[in-house]
Amino acid sequence: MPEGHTLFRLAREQQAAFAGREVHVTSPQGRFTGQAEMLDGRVLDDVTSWGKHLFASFGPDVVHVHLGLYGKFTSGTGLPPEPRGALRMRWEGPGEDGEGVWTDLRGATACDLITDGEVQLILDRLGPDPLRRKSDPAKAFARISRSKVSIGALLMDQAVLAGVGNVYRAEILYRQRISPFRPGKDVDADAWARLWADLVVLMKAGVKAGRIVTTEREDRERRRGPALREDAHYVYRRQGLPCRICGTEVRTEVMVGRNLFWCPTCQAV
DNA sequence: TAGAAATGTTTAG
DNA sequence: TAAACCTTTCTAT
Repeated sequence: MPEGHTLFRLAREQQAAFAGREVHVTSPQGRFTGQAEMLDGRVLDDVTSWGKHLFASFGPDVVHVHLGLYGKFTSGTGLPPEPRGALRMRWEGPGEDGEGVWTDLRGATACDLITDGEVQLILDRLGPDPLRRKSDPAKAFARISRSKVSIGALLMDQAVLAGVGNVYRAEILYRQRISPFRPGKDVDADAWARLWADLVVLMKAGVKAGRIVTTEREDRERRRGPALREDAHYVYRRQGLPCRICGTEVRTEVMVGRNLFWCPTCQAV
C-alpha cells in the first residue's frame, strides 16, 4: 500500500531493526546481486524516506528503493523463510537481542545503489512531504496557485507535493469539499492551508495505523466501531455507492491515467 | 485457471 | 496519451 505514509513507516521500522549493525544482504532473484555482494556484511547507518522514496545508507553507498504500484517489503524475526519467487533483496541482521531480524523486498520499480549526490538529485525534484517537518507548504502553493492544471492532477505530481497518491488525493479533496476539476489557480491560500494541515493529520494517522483511514472517528463510530475496513474511506473506490454525507452517488473517471473518485454534490466546485 | 485491477513512475510517440 | 514494467490479490468463468 505504498503512499508516503507507508515509506515513512518502513524507514522508521528498518532503522530500528537494522541500523548500527552489520547486515547480510542478498538478492536471490539476481537483479540486485552485484550490488548486494558489495554491501554484504557492512554496517547500515540509517534509513530515511521522502515522499514515496526510501534511502538506506551504508557509508557513502545508498540503496534507493521505490515500491511503485506493486512493490512490497515483508519482514519478521528469527530465521527468514526459504527464498521463494522473485525476491529482489533480502536483509538479515542480529536484531536488538540477537534473535535475528529479516526483511524481503519484491516487485519494486526501483532498487538501486546510488551515491549521496544522486540522492540529492532525487530530493531536488520532489516537492514538500507533509510528513517531514522540514517541508514548506508554500513551495507547493507557489506552483499550484499559478497553474491552470486541475488540483486533482497537481496533487499527484510528486514535483509539486511528495507522498500523496491516488487514495489520499481522492480523500483529501472530499474532506476539503474541493472539486478535483478546480484549476490550481482557483485554490486560494486559506483553502491550501487547510488542505495541507489536513494532509499532515491524515498521513500521520496513516503512519500510526499502517493503513489509510480518512473518515472522521464520529462518522465511523456512528456506524459500527472504529476499525471497520469498509468505513475507512469517503469516496475512494466507492463509485456508484451513496456519499456518506449527502447520499449522492459517488462518481469515478480517469484523470491523468488514474481512477479518480468524487462526490459531485459535496465537491461541486 | 484465467484475467483484471491495484495505493506508481518512466519512456516513447 | 499510451505502453511498459514489476507482483500480488481478487473476481469471473
